[in-house]
Amino acid sequence: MSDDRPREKDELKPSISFIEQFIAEDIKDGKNSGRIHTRFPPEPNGYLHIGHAKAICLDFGMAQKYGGQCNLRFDDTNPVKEDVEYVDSIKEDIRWLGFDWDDREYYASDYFGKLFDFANELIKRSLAYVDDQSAELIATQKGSPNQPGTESPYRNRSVKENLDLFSGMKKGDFDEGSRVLRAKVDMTSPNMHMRDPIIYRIIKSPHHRTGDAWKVYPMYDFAHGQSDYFEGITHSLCTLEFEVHRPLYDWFVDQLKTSDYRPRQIEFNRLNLTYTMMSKRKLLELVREGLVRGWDDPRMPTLCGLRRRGYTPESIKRFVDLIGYTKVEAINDVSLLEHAVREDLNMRTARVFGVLKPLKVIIKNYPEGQTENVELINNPEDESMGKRMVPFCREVYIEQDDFMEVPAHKYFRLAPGMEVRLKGAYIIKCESFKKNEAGLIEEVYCTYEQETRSGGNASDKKVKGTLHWVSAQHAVNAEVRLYDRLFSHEDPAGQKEDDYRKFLNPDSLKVLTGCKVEPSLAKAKPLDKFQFQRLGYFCVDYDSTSSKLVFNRTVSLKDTWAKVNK
RNA sequence: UGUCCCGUGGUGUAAUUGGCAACACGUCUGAUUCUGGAUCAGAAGAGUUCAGGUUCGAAACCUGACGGGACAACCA
Repeated sequence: MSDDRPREKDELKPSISFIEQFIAEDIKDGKNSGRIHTRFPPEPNGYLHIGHAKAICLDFGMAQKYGGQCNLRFDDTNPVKEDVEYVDSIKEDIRWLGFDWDDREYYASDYFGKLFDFANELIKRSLAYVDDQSAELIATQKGSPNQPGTESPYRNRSVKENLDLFSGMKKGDFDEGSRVLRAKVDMTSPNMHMRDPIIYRIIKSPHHRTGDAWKVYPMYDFAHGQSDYFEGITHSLCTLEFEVHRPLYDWFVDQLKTSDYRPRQIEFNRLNLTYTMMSKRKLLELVREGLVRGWDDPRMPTLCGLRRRGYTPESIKRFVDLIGYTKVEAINDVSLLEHAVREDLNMRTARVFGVLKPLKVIIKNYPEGQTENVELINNPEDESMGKRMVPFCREVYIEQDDFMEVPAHKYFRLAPGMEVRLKGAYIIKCESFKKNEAGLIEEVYCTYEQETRSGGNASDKKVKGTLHWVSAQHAVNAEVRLYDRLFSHEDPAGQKEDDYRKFLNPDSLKVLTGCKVEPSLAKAKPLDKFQFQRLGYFCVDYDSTSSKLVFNRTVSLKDTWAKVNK
C-alpha cells in the first residue's frame, strides 16, 4: 500500500512528550482503570522557583488534559528544615500560576501513623530491623558503587526485639543518631539505594504540623511512594536524579499493594537556566546572607521574584511549554524565557511615556503657561485598550541620550539644528543649549511648528527621529530599578560551584532616581505592568518604603542604541 | 572499576515509531520615518558523537567504543 496521505510538512502537529506517551499508553492499556491522578510534592523548605513551575505545569497539566486530578502534597518528613512560612508561599505561588488543587491539600505528615504501622508490618515480616550502629559505620558497610556492601550485625534481630526497640525510638527513649530502622533488601545490590536503606531516624526537633508527637520520622524513600499509594496517585512524576530510587520505590509499593493498582514513577529533566542558579539551598543562603533583598528580590529565579519583576504566569507557562520534557540534561537559554515574557507583555501592556534620565527641553515659541492634551494610543496592537490624554506644555523632559551636542554618524535624534517629532505632539527644532560649569548639557532650547501637531495639517511632515517625552510641569517623579541577572557567569546554573558568590553580578541592580513619568501613572498600582515607549517593560514595585513610585524593569535591555553610535 | 540514564544546528525540542532531518529561541541582512525590545521579508547554521552491523532504506533497531550525567545524606 502506498502512502497517499498529503505531505504537509508545515502542518504543525503538536508533539507530545515521552511522559505523555506513557500516560496515553497506560490509559489505552486500561491500567488503574484508566484513571489519571498526579501530585505536586514540594518540601516546604524554601520558596518555589521557576524550576518548580516546570514540574507544576506537568503535574497539573497532565491531570487537566486527561481528565484527572492533581494533589498538592507537602513532603514534610524532615522537621529541621521545614516551616509554615514556606507552606504558605508555595500555595500562593501555585495559585498565582493558575493551578488549583481544590480540597486535595495533603501532607506526608498526614501519613505518619500509617507509615509507622507499615514499618511495624515490615518488621513482622522480617523485612526491617533496628540498627544500633553509628552513621559512619553504616556508611562504611554500605560499600561503594563499585564494592558490594556487608550486612549489619543487627540485621537478624528477632521480630520482638525490633518491635520493642522501634517502639522505644518512637517514644523518644533513645538519642538522635543512636538507632535507625532499616529495610532489609539487598546489601550486595549494584544499586546503592537497595542496600538496606534507612527508613526511619530519630529527630527530636518539633515538626511544623505534628509538633512533638513524633520522635521518629520516615525518610523520603519510605514516605514518597507510600504517600502516592495512599492517595491513589497513578503517575508520580519527578526529576531525573530519582531514577535510581525507582527500584526502591517499587519495592515498597510491592510490599504495600493489595490489588492491581500501583503508582508509577516517571522521571524527566530538571530545568537549568543559563546565568541562573536554581539550588534552593543556595538561594536560601543568598537570602540569609543579605546578598539579595529577600526571596522575592526581582533578581531571584523564584516565582515571587519573577512576579515582582513583571513576569506573568502566562509567560512562564509558555516558556515551560517551549522547553519541553525529556531525559536530556539540558541547559536552557534565559533568552527564551525573556522572549516568552516580551511576547506576552507586548500584547497586554499599555505603552506609556517615562524618561529615565531627564533633560529639560524648553520650547521658546510655545506660549508660557499654556497646557494642552495630546491623544495617544495605549496599545497599537490592541485597539480595545483605548487611548489616553497626555498633557503637553512649554517645558518637557526628554532622555539625555536623545540629545547630542555633536551628532554621531546616523544619529537621527535631537542635536543643534536638527528636527525631531515629540511623539503624539509637535515637531521641534533644536536652536541652542546651555551647559553647566561641569560642561554637562543642562537645558536645550527649541522651537516648534504649530501645524505639525499630530493629526494636524502638516502632521505628515517627515523627520528622522521620534522621541518620547514628559511634560515638565505635570511629570510624576519615580524611581526605576534596572535589574540584570544576579549571576554573570555562565556556569551551568552555578550549581556545581560551591563559591557561587564569585559569580554574583555587581551590576545586577542599578537604581535610577529622579526619573519622570507621565501623570497617568500616578495612580498605578503594585504589579501593574507597562511598556515605556522605547525603553522596555516595567512593573510597579510594591516594596517602596516611601510613597514614591518605583518601577522594576522586567527584561534587561539589549543595547540597541549602541548600534547607532558606532 | 559497578549499576542506571542520556548524546540531533550555538541553545532547547521535533521527526507520523525504519522513508527527503522540521520548529522555536538566538545570530546576521533588509524593509518599515509618530520608532517599536513591535511588525514584515530574507539568510547563515546540523546530515543526527564515532565505528561496524541489519535493511531497498537507519537519527531511530543491534554490537562496540567515545563523551556527559546520576548513585556511596540518619536531605528531598
